Amino acid sequence: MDAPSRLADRMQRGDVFAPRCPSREVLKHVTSTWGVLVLIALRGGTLRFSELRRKAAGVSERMLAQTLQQLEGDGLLVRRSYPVVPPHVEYSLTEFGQEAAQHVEALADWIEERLPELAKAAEP
Amino acid sequence: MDAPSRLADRMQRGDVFAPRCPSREVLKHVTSTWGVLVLIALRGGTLRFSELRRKAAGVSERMLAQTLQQLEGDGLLVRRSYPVVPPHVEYSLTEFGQEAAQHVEALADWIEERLPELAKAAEP
DNA sequence: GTCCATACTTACCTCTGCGTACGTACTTAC
DNA sequence: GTAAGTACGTACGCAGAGGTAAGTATGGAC
Repeated sequence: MDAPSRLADRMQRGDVFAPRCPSREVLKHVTSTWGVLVLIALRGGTLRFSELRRKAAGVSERMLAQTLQQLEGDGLLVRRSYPVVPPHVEYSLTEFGQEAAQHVEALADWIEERLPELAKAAEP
Repeated sequence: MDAPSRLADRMQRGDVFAPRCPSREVLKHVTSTWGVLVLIALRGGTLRFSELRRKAAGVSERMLAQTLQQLEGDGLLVRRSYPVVPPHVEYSLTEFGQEAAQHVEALADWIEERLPELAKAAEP
């Protein structure tokens, strides 16, 4: 539970409790406001940029592009661009992305379901 | 074409895709950098402030206090303070907190396990 | 010709996440 | 007397999150 004593151990498995562990970076991307929504939205299948933008209501183009690049950099989604006249780009989850999205959606679902009870318990 | 009675149904469950939904607030707290670590740390049982601080390496006192207050406000953990000479405060998860922490830990665990594969797939 | 849609990028500006440093009130240890 | 541990609160400041507006290239609708 404490700081890993061996360098080799750290390379084998991540440790979110360790400040320098790259797993914190991935976790940051996956649990970011827009990262969560993008992952869940893409669980339904491939989507285009503008479709994602409409689905994750409230996201700006800037943040959506940045979020997509981060998740692509983490190997969680793939970008397919077709060189056609009106730009056409498709985003879909990799196998890793599917697994991550599953966990993220489970959490989001739980919050959505429990929200009324939480709100009631939190402010009496 | 208005159905005010149906609106109440919408209030029953959260929707993270809706910008104004309070579930986004809870999600923000739960998935924040320190929120994640606190929830996971407290799955092992009750902990004191300084114990949490040591466990979640890298957190500042300021951020830990703020994170704890947010999670308490969401009804995910309870704070018990004993009026003794050196301050003694205990934090533990509520039932809701246990459930939330379970999902969060599942996600963190997944990232920790897949990290080497992700890193390999992400930088060719 | 003008407007719109697509998938971005860049410049600019605001807001807040977060660390640092210090203060508090008290006790124990040196 | 000084330091340290406990559980915070507060003031300061930087860096990054994140919104808005504009630009790019191109074809179709009007």
